[in-house]
Amino acid sequence: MPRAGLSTQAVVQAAVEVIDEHGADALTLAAVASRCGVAAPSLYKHVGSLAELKIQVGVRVLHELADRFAAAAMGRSGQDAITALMHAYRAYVAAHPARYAVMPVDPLHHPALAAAGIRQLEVIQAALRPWQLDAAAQVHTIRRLRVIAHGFASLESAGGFGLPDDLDETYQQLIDTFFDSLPTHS
Amino acid sequence: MPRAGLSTQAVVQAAVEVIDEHGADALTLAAVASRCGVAAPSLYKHVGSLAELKIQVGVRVLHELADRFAAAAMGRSGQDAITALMHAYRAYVAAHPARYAVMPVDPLHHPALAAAGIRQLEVIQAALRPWQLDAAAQVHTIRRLRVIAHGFASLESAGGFGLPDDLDETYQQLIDTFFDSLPTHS
DNA sequence: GCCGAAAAGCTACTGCCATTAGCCATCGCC
DNA sequence: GGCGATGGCTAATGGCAGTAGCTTTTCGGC
Repeated sequence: MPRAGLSTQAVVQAAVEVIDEHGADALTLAAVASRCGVAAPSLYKHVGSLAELKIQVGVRVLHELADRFAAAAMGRSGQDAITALMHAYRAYVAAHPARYAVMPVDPLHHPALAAAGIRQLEVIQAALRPWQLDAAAQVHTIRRLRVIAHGFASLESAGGFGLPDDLDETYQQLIDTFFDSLPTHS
Repeated sequence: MPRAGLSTQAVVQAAVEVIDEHGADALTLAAVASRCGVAAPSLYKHVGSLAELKIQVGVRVLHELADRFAAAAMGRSGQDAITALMHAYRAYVAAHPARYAVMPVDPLHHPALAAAGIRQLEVIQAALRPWQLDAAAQVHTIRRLRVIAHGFASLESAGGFGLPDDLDETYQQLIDTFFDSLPTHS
């Protein structure tokens, strides 16, 4: 009886692969166990429950997106940086549509997810710095960005747009009107 | 053994009530059967499967929202009509957050859902008529509206906004910037 | 190198769920 | 009043999450 040498992170990785290959609904302990070459109850040595595994997957996905954000913003500023963030968001969701379905939309309400959520927020706040918005305006501005990015990405990844034509153009229009809503910056 | 007198629509109604009371994840045939005062297998006389029931619930919810749309647009035109539609959308989702989680985002891709989806679309097209957009511009404009409404509503209903303050203001800003993106109409 | 404890597997089991099969009571119509 | 269609039932299957308790491996301390 050789040991499989699992770890919590290995189980999370297998879970992400299951999601990528068979969709978010196919994330079951049985499927993850099978992919790990292990019996289902053995997974409980590494994760507390299916619900906890889903949270861990959420953490992983949030961090991946935060990484893309950080990479996209690096070396850019102002309008250029925001545009890069928006495209990074859409590109991540397009590359991993099933992962987006398990990305929690309210990370700040869960302690295990908050850190990953805050990482994303900080990158956006930094990119908005040139506009010198006051606190209230900054809240509304980040919300508007989020609505646009999440709204578009969730519809696109779920096949919500009837025709797939010219989606780049639609997204660009949304980004353009977002900039129109901002005061001109220094 | 008196008869319960069920029907497909009664089962769908019970399913909606289960969703309203216990969330979208609690929609199970066992729960619906219990609410109908019937054993679970009896439901199969009225619905083909749980998956089919979910689609029927989707149809019901799409039609409810289309009704709200039609009511909101009635007697209004132009900017006034669009504003009313956007508020109707948000109000419906706020009143029935759990139903929104089961509302299909790609109704046009499923024959049973398409009719309900098209009803919504037609109301929006009518409201946009004063701007006399050409076909391509109309597609992008409706997509932008949908992104804003769905993005905001899905985040709000899922508790995605960290602080609940001033959400009216954020939504109004989104609507305002949408109008800024339109040409001035007759 | 050895030993003991912790860690990582396993099988067996429970309970919930969807779904199927097949039985029986009820209803509506003639 | 009888008969077929309809709507309900119980029993059973198979998949799933999760628990209990056992066995084997691993590894640090000696």
